[in-house]
Amino acid sequence: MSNRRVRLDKKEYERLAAFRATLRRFVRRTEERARAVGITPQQQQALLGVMGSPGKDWASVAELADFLQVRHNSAVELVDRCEKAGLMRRVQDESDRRLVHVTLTPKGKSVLDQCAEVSWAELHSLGRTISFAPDGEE
Amino acid sequence: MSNRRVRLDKKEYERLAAFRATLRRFVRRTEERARAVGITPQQQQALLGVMGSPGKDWASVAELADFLQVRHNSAVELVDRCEKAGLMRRVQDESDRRLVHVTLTPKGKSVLDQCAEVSWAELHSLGRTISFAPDGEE
DNA sequence: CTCATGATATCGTATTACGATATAATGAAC
DNA sequence: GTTCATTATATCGTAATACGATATCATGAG
Repeated sequence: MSNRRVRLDKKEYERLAAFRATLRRFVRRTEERARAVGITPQQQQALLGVMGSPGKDWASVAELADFLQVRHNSAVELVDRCEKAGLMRRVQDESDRRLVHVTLTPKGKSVLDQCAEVSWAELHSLGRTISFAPDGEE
Repeated sequence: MSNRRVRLDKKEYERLAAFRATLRRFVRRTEERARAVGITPQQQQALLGVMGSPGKDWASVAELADFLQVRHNSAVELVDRCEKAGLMRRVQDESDRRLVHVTLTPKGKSVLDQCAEVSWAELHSLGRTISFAPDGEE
């Protein structure tokens, strides 16, 4: 479990590339599903960010930004577009009026459900297809 | 192993969101590393696509497009930018002059090495942190 | 009350992936 | 060996979007 940095050899690069390709193809499939139901991939992930907020049915703009790994203002703009598309609603927090509760509209929830409608087989195989174990790992 | 589609419940959404967040954070870390060595994330992945080409030290534009999951023309443009940055070179295939061998310059290889210089610990933990196993999976 | 901090919002800009289209080489068919 | 569909790469204008800089407004500490 040393922390020393290593230089990858050709074969390790090939494994790393294969790993990243698998990752990218998985993401691509979900993006295509999003477009198939009429929303952008970013909107789909924003919906997931709200629905996936632990123990709540809403998320703040800052939470969404963290989830999406984008700047606050980018999250604001994405929520704007989602609202305009009828997928989300903004509700002011009552105790802290700086805070915004971003929630899903029925349409937003419905669209997310359609996006997330994945076969059990695909969910099951995810853990196996998306993995990276260097040679010789115990 | 049925193929029927399912509707995710709240808790499953939370797990899916956590999974995607982990994925995104991992990608983000590598992107930051790319920027730290002076190239764009796309250029870094293009370099990896060439170096990771199985059994070869080059890749065609079409192979890169497939690896990156972008259109052919987008790959062309990315190779343009990589060439302009001195990271790659184009070499015509001798037997099929339509084909282009995209190869790394010494600088390109050096920069890729710097990007890929990851600790063994991080490589080891990848398989564990990036995984998604639904509840009750055997 | 003042002021630093935090949360969200606005706006102009730059990057980039894309569709449509073009150029050029290959190979098959006749 | 000429024609033509196919394949590989390239060009160009456009649209989407993430960003930095900046602004607005609420909160809480002192």
